[in-house]
Amino acid sequence: MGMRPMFHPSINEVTVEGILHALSDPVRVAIYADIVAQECPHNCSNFLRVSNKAIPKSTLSQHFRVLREAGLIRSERHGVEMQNISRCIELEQRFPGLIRAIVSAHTIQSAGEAQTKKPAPKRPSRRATAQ
Amino acid sequence: MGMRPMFHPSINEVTVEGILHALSDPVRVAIYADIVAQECPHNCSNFLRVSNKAIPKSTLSQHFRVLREAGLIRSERHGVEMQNISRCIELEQRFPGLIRAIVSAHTIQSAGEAQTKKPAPKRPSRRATAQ
DNA sequence: TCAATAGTTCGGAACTACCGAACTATTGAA
DNA sequence: TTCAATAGTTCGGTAGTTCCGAACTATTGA
Repeated sequence: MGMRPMFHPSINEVTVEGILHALSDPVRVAIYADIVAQECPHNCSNFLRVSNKAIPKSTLSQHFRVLREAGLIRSERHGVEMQNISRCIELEQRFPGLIRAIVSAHTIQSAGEAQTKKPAPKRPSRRATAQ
Repeated sequence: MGMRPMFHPSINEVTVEGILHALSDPVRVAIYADIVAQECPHNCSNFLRVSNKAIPKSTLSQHFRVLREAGLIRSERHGVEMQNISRCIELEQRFPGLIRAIVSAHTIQSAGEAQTKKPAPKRPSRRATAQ
């Protein structure tokens, strides 16, 4: 059983439902936000290193596949590792404002969570940074 | 067993994941788009009449519950029927632009589907197609 | 009190997601 | 060329979720 070729939907096959489902998982939306922010080359190993979460690599591989098949990212093998890039320019054409709004909402929520998780600071800074 | 009281999350308990999950179902996003558009009083029976889809009422009841518990709608009993209203003003405060972008994307997609008149580009199940 | 209407809950079948183990694929060194 | 290391994929079983018919609760108006 060899590896099946990767499936990338064409932009007009992409559905809102598919996008929302893909980003309705906390791990996937975190991966995707990282990819959109383009802070580093994006692949499974890198995500594990950056996020310091302990997610099994089989699960992570599935998460990347869901993002890919929803039309959110494009994956290419480069040597032994994968390079995942966002398809946000195409997506912006098809569904204007959607990706931006979701990523922005995720940032807002992460900022709020970071504040409540940490032991209450004497002086809560009003410019809370994500993560 | 009696009916349990309805749960409505407070606005700051609402999560992006919850919203995206709730709206990642084609029936639920259609219901919600109708509620936001405020074309008529919104409840299970009305949705069935308007959408002329044949969805079991138990399923429909669950869909309304998912929307409610994600913080998207507020449900109130009025006599024998339910009145469901959108919580989009609160949501706009918490996640600016999110609801608008999703509903707009849904509208764009529906328009495209109506033109091509294809049933629904449902994502094929991985298990079924692969191997 | 009762029939009609509107929606909820229950339970089991169908579906989906998660994760360890075994696998494929590529590279660079011996 | 062979082999070990690295990166990611696929398989299979189980845990969790969703769907829907049947039975239920709740409200109204006759």
